Amino acid sequence: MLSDIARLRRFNRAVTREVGALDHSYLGRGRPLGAARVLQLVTEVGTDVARIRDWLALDSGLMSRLLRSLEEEGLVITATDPVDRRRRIARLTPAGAAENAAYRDIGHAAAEATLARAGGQTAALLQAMDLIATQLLHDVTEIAEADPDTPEALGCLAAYYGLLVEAIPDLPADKLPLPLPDAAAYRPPQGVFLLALSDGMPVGCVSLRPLEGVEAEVKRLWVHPDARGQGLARRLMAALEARARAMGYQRLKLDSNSALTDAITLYRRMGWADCAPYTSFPADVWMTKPL
Amino acid sequence: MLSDIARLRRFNRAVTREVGALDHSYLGRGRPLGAARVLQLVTEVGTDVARIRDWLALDSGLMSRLLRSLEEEGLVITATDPVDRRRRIARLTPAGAAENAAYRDIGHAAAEATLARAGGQTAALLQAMDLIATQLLHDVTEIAEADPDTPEALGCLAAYYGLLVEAIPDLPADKLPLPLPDAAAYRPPQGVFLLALSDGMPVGCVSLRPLEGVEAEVKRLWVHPDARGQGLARRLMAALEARARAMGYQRLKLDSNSALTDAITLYRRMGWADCAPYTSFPADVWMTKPL
DNA sequence: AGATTTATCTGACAAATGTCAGTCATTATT
DNA sequence: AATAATGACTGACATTTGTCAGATAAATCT
Repeated sequence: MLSDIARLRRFNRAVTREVGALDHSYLGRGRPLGAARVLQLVTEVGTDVARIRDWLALDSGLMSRLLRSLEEEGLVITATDPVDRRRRIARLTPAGAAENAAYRDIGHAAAEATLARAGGQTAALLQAMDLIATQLLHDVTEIAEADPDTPEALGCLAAYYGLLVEAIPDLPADKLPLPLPDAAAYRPPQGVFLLALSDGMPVGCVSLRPLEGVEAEVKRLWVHPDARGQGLARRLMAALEARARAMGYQRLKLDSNSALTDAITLYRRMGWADCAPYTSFPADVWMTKPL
Repeated sequence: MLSDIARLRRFNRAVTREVGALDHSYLGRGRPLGAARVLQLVTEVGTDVARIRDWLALDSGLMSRLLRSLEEEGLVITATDPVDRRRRIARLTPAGAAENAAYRDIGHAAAEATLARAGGQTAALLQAMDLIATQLLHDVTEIAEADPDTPEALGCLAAYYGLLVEAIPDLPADKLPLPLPDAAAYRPPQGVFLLALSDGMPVGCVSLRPLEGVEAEVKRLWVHPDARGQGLARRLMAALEARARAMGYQRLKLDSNSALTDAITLYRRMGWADCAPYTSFPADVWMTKPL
């Protein structure tokens, strides 16, 4: 009944109100909002100052002053980045970690209140929130290496298997092992497992394992349905190819199933060509690409 | 893979960033954000100052100053409310309307950019946004009278019919007339059509038409799926009963179908009792309530 | 009728935020 | 090796925002 834009703007009004209320609740700890926001982005292992400034879109002068005030409070320690000594890294002190936990509690309480309000619709609400967050954050989605046995990686693989089962009839269950029996093959130095992380949530994966000599195989490319249409599969493939090249491989191979049309179209577009079969059912498409 | 709370907080971070960017874009018109926000809530027909203050959760002093600065710019005119002369009403001048349109354009452009980013997922994104907005705004959902021939009312009826068709097999199409052939019966003074509005979006309806003498009939109670579980149906029914009472009716009746279990449970809880059949298929439940 | 409450306005501050130009050390480029 | 670019810091401001304590007028309650 409303236009698309009217619907989106109604959403904006609703979340502006919500975010405003949350911001206000952060003020109860005797610290201005700017400082509170910065503090919440500092971690115990240390966070790049430029990264924080970037995320919050702060002026470098203001950022500097906020950090100093946090330092004076004894909540953070800054040190120069050993890699690039122009940069600084902020790290939480124990007191800072405690303060940070207090903010986390405030946020958690607010989040719980929102979920409680949703009543029976919690699952639908969270699903909607995931979709929106994934869309809005797509420009900061990162690709990172991960171990194939981490919960994040396993979660991606489980979702990937779910898609396969849907797309390919009669898929035997032994083709879907979890965790991977050959996990070691996907770890450096011969292999790698890449995750796409959208503010910490895994929204895609792809992996590489060695074949013989200078050949390696691409396996298990998956992109979360919420993240489709953002070119994420291409980014994952490009990142994987770059790693493969750096590892010294000279040729990549992959097998797939003709039901997975989107994936195969992508491979073609990225310079993959059909090649001789080298695996069996459910594979019915085999491709290769020189590096 | 993430906990419910982690998912909600990720959503919060995503929209905080988005809202921040939008806010910042409003700054380009040489006016602080507070003033811009207030201006956008002033309408040409006039808006209650208290309402604006309430929505933005502003201090009364600050609100006063922002309004005065907008007045000095010649964008708004304030006048005392003739109904309650303590209150003030702010109204846009032509210049204010133009300025407001400029803000609307900025917002529209931002909205269009977001939608464009969603690519093929626009429909899913908007649906998710509607659900979230309806949940977050549920405490400000209003019940208002409307004409049964307005697009909003027709939209609700169409959605209601959709539910009926789903719930009741073999429902003949002539039971679902749109617009209502007897629309006049749902207009004051004998009848009424109530809409539930969540920041302008219709999320529920119910209507009343006269029967004989001091009896009236409740028809077409509908609540948007996104708004379920918030007690909205009860609010609509209570509001309708109050109107009926004010109109002088002494007894209400309604017919329903046993497939609509939630509705029937609600009627029972609100003091309705079964009564003799007075209509035919698809009705198979008849109830009445004295006022 | 008098007391109380409500909505708005005003003045006076304190604090937070936004913005600039300029310094310095370090890294990248030519 | 010289030059340019980068990231952080500092000082100096102007604005904006948040907060209080009255003041005023109108409405509501007793």
